[in-house]
Amino acid sequence: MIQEQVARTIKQILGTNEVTFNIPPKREFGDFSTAVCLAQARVQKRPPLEIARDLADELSKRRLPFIREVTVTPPGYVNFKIDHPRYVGSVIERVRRRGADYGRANVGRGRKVLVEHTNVNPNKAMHIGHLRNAVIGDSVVRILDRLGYKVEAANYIDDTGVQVADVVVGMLYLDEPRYDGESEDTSQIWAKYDGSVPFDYWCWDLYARVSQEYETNEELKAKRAEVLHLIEKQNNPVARFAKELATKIVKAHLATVGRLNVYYDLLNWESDIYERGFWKAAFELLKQRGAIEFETEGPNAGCWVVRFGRGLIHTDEGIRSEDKVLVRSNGTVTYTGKDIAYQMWKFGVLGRDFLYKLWGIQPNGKELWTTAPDGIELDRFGRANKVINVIDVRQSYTQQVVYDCLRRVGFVREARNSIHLDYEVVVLSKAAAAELGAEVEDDGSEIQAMSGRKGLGVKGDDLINAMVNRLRDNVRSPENAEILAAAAIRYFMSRISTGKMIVFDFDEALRTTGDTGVYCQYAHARACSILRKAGITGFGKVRVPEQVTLPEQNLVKKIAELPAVMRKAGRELSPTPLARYAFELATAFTDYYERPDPDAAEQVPFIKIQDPVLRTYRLALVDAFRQCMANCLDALGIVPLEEI
RNA sequence: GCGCCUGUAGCUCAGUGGAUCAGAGCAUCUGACUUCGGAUCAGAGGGUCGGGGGUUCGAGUCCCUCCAGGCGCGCCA
Repeated sequence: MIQEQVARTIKQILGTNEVTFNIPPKREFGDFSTAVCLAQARVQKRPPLEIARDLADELSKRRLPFIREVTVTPPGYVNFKIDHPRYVGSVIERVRRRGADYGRANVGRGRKVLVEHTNVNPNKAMHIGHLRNAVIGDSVVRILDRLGYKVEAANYIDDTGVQVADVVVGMLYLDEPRYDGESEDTSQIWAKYDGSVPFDYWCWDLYARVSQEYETNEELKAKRAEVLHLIEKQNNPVARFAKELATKIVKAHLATVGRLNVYYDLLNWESDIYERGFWKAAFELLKQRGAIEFETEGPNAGCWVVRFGRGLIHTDEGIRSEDKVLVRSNGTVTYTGKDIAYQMWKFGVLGRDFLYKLWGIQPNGKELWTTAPDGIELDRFGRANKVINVIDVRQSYTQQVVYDCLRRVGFVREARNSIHLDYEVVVLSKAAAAELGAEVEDDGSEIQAMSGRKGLGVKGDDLINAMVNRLRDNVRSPENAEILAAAAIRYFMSRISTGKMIVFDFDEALRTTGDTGVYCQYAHARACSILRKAGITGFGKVRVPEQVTLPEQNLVKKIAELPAVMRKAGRELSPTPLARYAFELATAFTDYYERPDPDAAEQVPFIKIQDPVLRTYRLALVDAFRQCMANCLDALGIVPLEEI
């Protein structure tokens, strides 16, 4: 913030809009510097050194807060020396004053953002790829909330797709006793689940078995189409069975991500999108605005399509049209078509709405609502200014089609405010896949995609359980093990930027030393412990000594960065900068803890310092760190532990 | 065929066109302390930032090109 103030002033003086800072090679030059005059030389057509001298003079006259001295070094750098005692005092004071709000800002000005994430098919247990989605999505929700946006977290439930149908087929028809095709009583079917493993785990195996069986069993495959049709038709025993199954799985999913401190405001069911006639409304709009055409010839004859690209193209699999089919020749709507309608709803421009029901109260104390056929009308959901869809990168093309269709219908602003937050997938190494018992093809590739159909993947709960097991013996309570495991996994998923594929490795994921969530929690708990042992309940006036040591300077500088890092995370829609920052902050604190005064003959523990002024000051700095770290972890969806 | 993403130390990854911007962790090796919490800390070795060209006073960062790997371009969802 000290640099931001300087940047503002320089922008004013020079009339530039870009001022960046860096650290000088020698400490004598100053605490930070800028090369803005080198760039200015080109614009002003004057020697950079001359510009720098004028700028330094002007800056000295204006007496910037917390700047002790402004100097110039060739070929035109302007260096700043910080008035450390006053600066440290002000940072400590600011963090204490704002408390849990330190790091918050109001750049969003209350604008509403709908963030949709997780979106896992409700037919089997979540795997670690789904965990990555949930962690990124939930972190973005938290970051935008802290930046002053009104955020709505939605989780879309595709309860009418083939994936659910497949597991329904499995339960109804794979093993004896088989469903008679019409009975309302499905208790015998439900009795097939013996409770030996969690239901979502059981479905994981069942789904793999069904998929396998389809390859040879034509009769069963015929059941798939039949079941899918019944689910789409609604109001029949099979559809009700499917909904019950999906609901059970959704509960399992919510429990899994709940372990990682992930929560939502609304569950949006695909069945309700059909039920409420979303597509009909969107179809009318698309036709009215001429965004969609009925094809009478070519490969897409009989379909309603959106024109894309330049007609027929060559792909590896032959010639096909680049146009996107929204309504098939048999009259059914494609996934993309339905998605266009749904995207319009998110902005409140569809002219239709869901009905809503309270699902329950989540462990974080917040209400979770769901769409429901028998719900009530409410005007609080959707109607967003901006929509962020957290979906893996493989759906980039389809997402762009959806947004472009909004634009073609005339919702230009909505299309522009539609953001596909794409992230790379989590895959397994061939070795890891083999370890999980998969038949690994030797196709020259080092990686193996996870596959629900093959039952190949690492389940989310298995990863969390493995982490809990690793930590259990070194924590005070099972609850702490759970929180620490969540911290480790969220940090692991957050520190890698969204554009990078994660080739999953158990050893790397379960690491507890070095650059990990455990280290960050440890630093926080240590600070809490120090304050506890010092018997500090509150601080009065803190007097900062004339000589601020290097570790103190570094720690204070880091603490002061949180608001800027938060804004960066918001700009990039990524938890990565915050994860990085949490580790650097922890490192700066540990440095300070180990050697608060490197020049002193002996490092005296804070709580044993005799001089009450120095003791209070050092502990106040510990407290500022504690608050800053807690806020940072909280934004990452990690519950800060006061003891481990 | 077209489009998007990735390539930085043995491994996993950070890195706003600006000087210490060649960084962190893991792994390896050498050390520290009967602790304000050792899940820690100090130190060492380890680099053609995929290759080449360009723009610039200055490029890991921007542009072009090539190479390697991944993904996408369904009347699947």
